[in-house]
Amino acid sequence: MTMNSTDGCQATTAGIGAAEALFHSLSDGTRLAIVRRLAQGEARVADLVEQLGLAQSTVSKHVACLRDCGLVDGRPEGRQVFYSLARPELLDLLASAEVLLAATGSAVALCPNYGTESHTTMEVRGE
Amino acid sequence: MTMNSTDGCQATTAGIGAAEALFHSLSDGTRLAIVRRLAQGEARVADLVEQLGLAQSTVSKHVACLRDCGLVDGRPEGRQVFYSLARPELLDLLASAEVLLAATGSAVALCPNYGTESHTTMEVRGE
DNA sequence: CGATCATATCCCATTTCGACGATGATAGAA
DNA sequence: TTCTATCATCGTCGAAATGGGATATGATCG
Repeated sequence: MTMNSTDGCQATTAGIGAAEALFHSLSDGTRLAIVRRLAQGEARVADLVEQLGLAQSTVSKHVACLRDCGLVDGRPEGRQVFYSLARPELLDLLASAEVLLAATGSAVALCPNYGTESHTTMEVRGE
Repeated sequence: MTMNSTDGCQATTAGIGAAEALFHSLSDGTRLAIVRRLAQGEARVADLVEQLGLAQSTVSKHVACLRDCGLVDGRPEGRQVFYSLARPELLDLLASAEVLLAATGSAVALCPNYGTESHTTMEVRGE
């Protein structure tokens, strides 16, 4: 499934390449919101669509990204799919990020050159 | 300094926004390589230029990004600046990433939709 | 002082990202 | 079977990221 060939799924030596891909997966507000939502329990695409207020195709693609990256897991049931975090270690990673953010006093806002974002809020109800 | 106005330095509630920015900072192979190099000790821009094989402007800009994000620290000495990691917690974050990558068996390669990279290697000597 | 080294910044070309609507595929309901 | 709900995929568009050359800024040397 997936792996259309048009994409360069070149799993590097698990060195920088993989870490880069991992961080990249979490560098998007939408995907991060999805991960945080899934940290609270299973959710379907429809649920995420409602909670994130984005188009279904958008959410589906982000979820697919996370799934292909092995970060989330899909449990098909009928015509719907329940997604959840695939690895609890992901929560540890997020926790480490929080610690770092706390240490920097959340100075890690936005880089002038790279890292300019424009996501407004992307609130996950119940956080 | 910097802050050209073209960038939206809107530090959110330290919630998703900050984490998003943090992960974004590390989602680039070049910046990640810089961070890993600095994890081994101080380095000047010229050193990074030589080791990464990129243009000086490119490296300088990435370093500036990391510095503005509070991830690295610059120690000016004469006409050169010695950079180093500003927060040891960053190493913990990287370690957590490694753990997660090990857990996923480095399945976290590249997303078909988002996260398509083309960085070749970006090796940091001595890893 | 002018020349030079080490960085930082400006500007531009290319690539990539992320959002959406439309469409396709599949499983259940009428 | 036909309709409907749920999710995946396709194609496209505008915005952003990124790399590099040229240039500005600062400090040091002669």
